[in-house]
Amino acid sequence: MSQINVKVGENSRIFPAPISVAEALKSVDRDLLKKSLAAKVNGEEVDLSFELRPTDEVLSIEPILQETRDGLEVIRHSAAHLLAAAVLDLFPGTKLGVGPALMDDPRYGYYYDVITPETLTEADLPVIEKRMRQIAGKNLAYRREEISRDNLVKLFNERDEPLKCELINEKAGETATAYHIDNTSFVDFCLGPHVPNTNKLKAFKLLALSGAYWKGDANNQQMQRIYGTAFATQEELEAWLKQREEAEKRDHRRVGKELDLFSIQEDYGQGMIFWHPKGGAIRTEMENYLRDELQRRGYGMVFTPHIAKRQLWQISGHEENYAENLFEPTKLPEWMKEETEFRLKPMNCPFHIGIYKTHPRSYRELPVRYAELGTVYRAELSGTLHGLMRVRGFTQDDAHIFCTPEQVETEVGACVDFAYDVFKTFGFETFKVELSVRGEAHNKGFLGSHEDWENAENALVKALKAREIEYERIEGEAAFYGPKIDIKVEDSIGRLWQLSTVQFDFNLPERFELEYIADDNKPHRPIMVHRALFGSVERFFGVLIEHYAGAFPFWLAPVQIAILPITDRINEYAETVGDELRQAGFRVETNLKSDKIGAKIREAQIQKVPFMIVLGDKELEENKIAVREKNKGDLGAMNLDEFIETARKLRETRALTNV
RNA sequence: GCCCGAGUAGCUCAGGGGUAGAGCGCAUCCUUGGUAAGGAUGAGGUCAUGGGUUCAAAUCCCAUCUUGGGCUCCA
Repeated sequence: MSQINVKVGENSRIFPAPISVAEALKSVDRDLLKKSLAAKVNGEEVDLSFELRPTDEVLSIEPILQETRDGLEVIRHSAAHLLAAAVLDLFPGTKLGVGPALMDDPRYGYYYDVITPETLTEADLPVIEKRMRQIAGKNLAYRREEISRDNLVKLFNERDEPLKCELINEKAGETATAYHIDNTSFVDFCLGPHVPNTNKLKAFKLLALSGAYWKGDANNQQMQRIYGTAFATQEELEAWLKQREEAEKRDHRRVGKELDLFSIQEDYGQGMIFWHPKGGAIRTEMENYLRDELQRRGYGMVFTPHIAKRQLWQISGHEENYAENLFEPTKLPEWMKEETEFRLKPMNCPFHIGIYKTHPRSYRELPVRYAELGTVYRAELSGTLHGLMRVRGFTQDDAHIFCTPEQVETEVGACVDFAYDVFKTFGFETFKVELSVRGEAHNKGFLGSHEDWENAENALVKALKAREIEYERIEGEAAFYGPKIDIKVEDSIGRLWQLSTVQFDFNLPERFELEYIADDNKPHRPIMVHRALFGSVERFFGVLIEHYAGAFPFWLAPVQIAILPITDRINEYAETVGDELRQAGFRVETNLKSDKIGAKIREAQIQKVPFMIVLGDKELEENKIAVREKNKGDLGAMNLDEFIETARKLRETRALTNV
């Protein structure tokens, strides 16, 4: 029994006990050990220093290589420890919170939450980072220690680390594990695994400083969070930083300003969007497209007010369940002596229900589909506001479908098809679908009968399966009033945006006592489905700006054609050509400045105008136009009619490129 | 809301206890130039707002407003 039977890949070896994972790997393949950061023994993650115990079974060892996702996680987690060690070193008396690796956040790779004696500022980040490099350069070992819970609590008590003690008491079993970085004063309560030595951390960077509540709860004390990232190699880090720069360049706030699309004005109110003519042109196209599609798909367009009696929001349950996002009630002026209170609408649903209820419904008229570009107002915390992405007033491309249980599956399917069609039109190709359901353990607090939930979930699943759409099922993530499908899209630089949602609602039909008369001549409760495709028109606009980096396809471009006369002898001809194009329904700008043609072209390029029409004496003489496409350059001279034909086709097909 | 930044010309930003700066944009004039920047001249700012320190504040301090990054993907 003092032997250990080990399997690494296809290689089996027998070693005399004791032996560490590292030694076992090394004897199989020396290079393999070099590339390994940790390992999995029979599936369990361990450090390379882990001592294998004699046992009858064969221990299968799978190294965690640095180029894998697991490897990256180890690197980042270890970098977080290194960060904490540096902070402790620089700022004695610092209290530590938690410091995990972040694997799914494109912005950051890890963080550590700390409370330092003096609050940190961004100027401290380079200092901390420098100290991290110094420590890493000393080739210090990450050392794991198994220790009883009580002793570990004692240890952290002595170090005056109350938050750590709290965590240990919450999470640890009888025995806990602690990690040290040798020759530093840093110890952490941590499961590991970690890199064997700081020399494995070659590419890391600190990125940002922010506030964070202990355990994410605003009732708890606020700590300072230091964000960083780390990669296996310097090249990867640099590539990532470059990609980050790219993303910054296409930030919708920056592009929105450069192209004069929209503004947010501090003097008028935070979180409210002003659409300038150029943004307005894009929005008009988006809406026209949507309205066409809604009409084709059997929706009725409705328009409803922005405020309603407060009582309505009591019936709907918004005051009860959505209170934190509601604006306070408002009233008529004092002198009118009318006490009725009103509220700005946070959602459109009650209004659509109002229309549904204006007369008795027969099963023969179902499904009823109401669509509205409904502007809603929500009280978002000022700190969460962000450009077009998070605002206080926005327009939903909202719709509500009232139908019978038999119709649900078809209706849900049609919504999903609709969403996919819309996204493809705007040039999105990759989607991620999430099905949020009640979940086994969460029967409490959810409205509606068990049967309703089953049926609803089945309808959602069937609709997805019929379309062979892969989806992720998320237990317990449903809204309290019903299950839902969320659709996320991936933009041109690989970021995911949650846009569409299709949600069942068991709550409102109940609260508003919705009915239809079925073929049994009895009243039944209709099923209600909420559905939004863009989600918010403002937000979708923001996503589009970033997706296209401001270079909108022809049908959406705020200025589709720039007319650039070479000399002012041609101005009149330029105006004529411009007018004809406007008559043909295109958005045209004529540049009559006394700039040279190169400068005019440059300006149009910067404004990302799809087509330029260059006009000189030659064109005037021959009654032609010289066309230049934004990406392809000079296309040569052609007749205006010819060009209009091409442009019409691009517009009508909503082509994504100007081929 | 809370933590840390930031707020100077239309935009991007430099400066910094003692006449307010640049580039781009804009205007005027010269130039009429053939596919990514022609030249000259000029206009534009209570340095976010309010208070304080000081002989003196855009600069330092405090408050307010606005804005940016964030606010448990678990030890």
